Amino acid sequence: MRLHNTLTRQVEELVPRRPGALSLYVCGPTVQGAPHFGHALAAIVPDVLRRWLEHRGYDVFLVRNVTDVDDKIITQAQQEGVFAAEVAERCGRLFDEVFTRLRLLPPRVEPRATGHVDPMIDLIEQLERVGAAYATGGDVWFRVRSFPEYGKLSGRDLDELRSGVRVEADERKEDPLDFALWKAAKPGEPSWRSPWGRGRPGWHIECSAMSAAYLGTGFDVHAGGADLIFPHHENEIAQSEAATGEPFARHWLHNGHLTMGGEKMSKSLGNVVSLTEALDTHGPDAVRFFFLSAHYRSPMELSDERLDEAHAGLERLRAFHRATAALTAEPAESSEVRAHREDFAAAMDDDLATPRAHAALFALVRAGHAAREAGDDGVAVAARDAVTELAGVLGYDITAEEGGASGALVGGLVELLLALRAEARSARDFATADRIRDRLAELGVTVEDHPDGARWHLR
RNA sequence: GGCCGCGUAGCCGAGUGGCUCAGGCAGCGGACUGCAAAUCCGCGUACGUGGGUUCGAUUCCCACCGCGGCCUCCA
Repeated sequence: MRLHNTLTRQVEELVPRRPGALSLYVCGPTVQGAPHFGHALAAIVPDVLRRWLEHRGYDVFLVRNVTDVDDKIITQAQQEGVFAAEVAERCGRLFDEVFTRLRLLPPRVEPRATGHVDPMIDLIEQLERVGAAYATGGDVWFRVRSFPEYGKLSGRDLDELRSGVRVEADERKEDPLDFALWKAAKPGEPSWRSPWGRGRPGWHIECSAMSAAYLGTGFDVHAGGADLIFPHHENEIAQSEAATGEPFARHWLHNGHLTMGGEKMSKSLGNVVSLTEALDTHGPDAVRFFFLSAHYRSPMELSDERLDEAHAGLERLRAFHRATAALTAEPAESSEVRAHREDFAAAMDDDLATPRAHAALFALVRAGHAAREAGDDGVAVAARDAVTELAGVLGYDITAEEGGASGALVGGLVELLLALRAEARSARDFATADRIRDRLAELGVTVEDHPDGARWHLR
């Protein structure tokens, strides 16, 4: 498949280090607060890549880290008067919960920074040995000018950066652009023993150390939000390549940003839509559908209207599944179904063009309905199977009904009411029939009458 | 200020130097229905502005306008 590579700014063939296997590192969240839509997008994009390649038969080794020590976590903990680890633990659980609801397949490894301090220290010592790092007191810094290729990912020029002035000069640093590899501990902060005294790792070093620990050097794809390109990923490259002398990640995958009200999403700008709330009202599939309805690299405007549209679009897929669920015919050969499957594959192979993949899904839905109405059940079943399978590749479960309350009891009660309604209808007592349907609608149960009886679904 | 990207019908969003045509949501008409819902059929002279290149540009080039992102340990 072809995938955009931030390093070259081009869509290029994804050639894994080992044929048939893909090593993928994702910059995971800093567990400092509640997960928001941005975290979800940054996790879903690599999830879709992974699902697509696994669908293609690849063995995907996905590593997604958890940053569980960092300034913001410490600040938050101090405000609450608890240990930083407690904040990280609690927020980590929130992320787990949301990621599970979003149907993210679990990573093969989910390393925590605090569990990998030793390899980080080793890496920093290696950087000292090659002259790329220097210690001042208890701090250790990366010497940016020792790495001539600095800026190659973000397309930045060192001199322009220097004139940018926005990096505040720090007396301890040789150069304002140098960044922290290790920070001396201040009183009350979590800290680890190190050759430079007690302290904690800088942010960037953890990804260099943990990706190397699980994927080695020169792994295939490194993913993250576009806002991580500079400085985070630039710094990772500098650290890793200065230490090993070998190329770091081969392919860089970055997703675009979410905006709200025309501006980049941020908690300070009064977030209208909460992620958990959206999951509650629209369901995980609709939220995923929203994310994948635009190309992953373009910025997306988030709003209730967009989520409603995504919900409606997904509902069309679900309705098709419902309409064909009872068909028992053997799937028939169909050149049309095959052509739409190929369109889907071509779209996914072309830099994860999920909007086009959606179009292929809708084409299958249309063909399937048409076949069903024409009595061509074999083709309808083939289309249904294709839609179900390919929707699954995008992470949608269109066979699952929404609204977790659809237990056996609810189902039984609805069936009972529908049986009574059927009696009323056959007695031409439409007032009663409509009352039942209207009351059910108020409760979120939609009733559809079909020649073979009534079907119902939630919401 | 530097770097990057974007402006496509009511909304979202693909795509292409000319070939009938993305797709979705919303809307309108028809079919079906007791009425609906779901579904099917049909329906929209879209490509920010001004130049240029070209036989021909929404697509390439230039300028302009508008919008966004990064340049701060933000996904």
